[in-house]
Amino acid sequence: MARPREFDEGSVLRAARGQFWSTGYAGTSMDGIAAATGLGKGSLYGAFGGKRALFHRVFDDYCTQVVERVRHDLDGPDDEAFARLTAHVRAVASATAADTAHRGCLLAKGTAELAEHDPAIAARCLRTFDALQELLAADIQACQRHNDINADADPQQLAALLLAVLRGIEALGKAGKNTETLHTIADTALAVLPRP
Amino acid sequence: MARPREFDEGSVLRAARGQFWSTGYAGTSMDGIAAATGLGKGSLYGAFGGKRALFHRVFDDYCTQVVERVRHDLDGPDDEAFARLTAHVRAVASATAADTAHRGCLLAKGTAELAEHDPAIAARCLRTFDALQELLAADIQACQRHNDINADADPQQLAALLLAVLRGIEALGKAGKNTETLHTIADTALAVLPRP
DNA sequence: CGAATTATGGACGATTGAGTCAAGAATCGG
DNA sequence: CCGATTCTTGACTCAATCGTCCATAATTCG
Repeated sequence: MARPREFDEGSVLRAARGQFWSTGYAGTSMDGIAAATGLGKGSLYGAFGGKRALFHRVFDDYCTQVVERVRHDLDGPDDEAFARLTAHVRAVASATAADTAHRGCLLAKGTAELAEHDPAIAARCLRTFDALQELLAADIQACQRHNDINADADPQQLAALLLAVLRGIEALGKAGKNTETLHTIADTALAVLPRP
Repeated sequence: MARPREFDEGSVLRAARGQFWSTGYAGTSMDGIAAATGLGKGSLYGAFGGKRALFHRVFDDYCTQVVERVRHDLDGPDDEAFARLTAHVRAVASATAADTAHRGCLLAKGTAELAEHDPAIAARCLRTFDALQELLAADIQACQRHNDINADADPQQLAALLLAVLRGIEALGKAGKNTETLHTIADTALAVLPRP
């Protein structure tokens, strides 16, 4: 009944994400996104509503993907829960160290730039961090069931600590801390977990 | 021999810091800073060179102050080293929790926004984190001399871990994590340190 | 095929922002 | 008091930005 879209929404969102990710919200222009995607501005505004709405969409998708990725990393049977935790923490350190451009994490950048002034962004990142902490806590509980972590420890407390360490690794990586330090932090964090 | 300045450089730098801190580098305008300080743009440019140079100055001063503050927090005799470490970690959590506006830390915001594209900023924040880690390591060594922390542990590794936890607390606080969680992270991090 | 509906592309307007400049003001040595 | 020197003010330039609008194109239903 109407003219169909010529562009792929996913590609446009990816391009927009790339720009926001690299230059931040205020540092990115809609003209730039239009140029990068080849779309006219009319299409961009018609499809996404505006700069703020487009960023919200990009940010929301990114948060969803991060949580799903971690859920996948940490999902599995109890007897491998500790191995999964170890692998995940090390993977974050590796990924951060591999980001030689020091682009960092969009979640961290978006939070830093906008959480103070945009309640929707603030709520979204808080929800994301809560979800991540919950995933870590669930894995830690699995570790405790399999007697890989001291059963007396509070899984929520350990999960919060690990989440902080992971976000700290991200922050230090963005600042340019070397690969070795990042891996050391990951391994030290795992080493100080209370074992039975 | 020449007309003296009418403005106080410190006040202008404080005002500029407030704006950059709240709205980021790209989100802050020189006109805004001029309006906030009452200076004409000519004076601003004459005294500080330009937006980039002004930010560098503000950022550099901020980093210096952060390091000096931590140095003061952690300086003292060996027999109180562990108490100082405890107090410092808890103070960071308290300060982060008290920042109800979730403005966060300028060091973190500046790094997130600019480290990727500005080598001078990248170098400055790396140097700052290295200095902080060094201060933590020195205190941890003092703890070890006084037998408050296991002498077998590597102080550099523990310092890097603590630095990551502190930066993580800052990141989570900016996202709006509640006061209790932030304090829990601080206390848990202190609790997992290897005691003799 | 024609009509209704939605997409496209790019020109346009209004605003804002970085940085410059020139004319005037304040200070002090001579 | 004068001249050299530096500071101040604010108007000005020029480019960039957000968002809108409109003529045109594509598609489907009756």
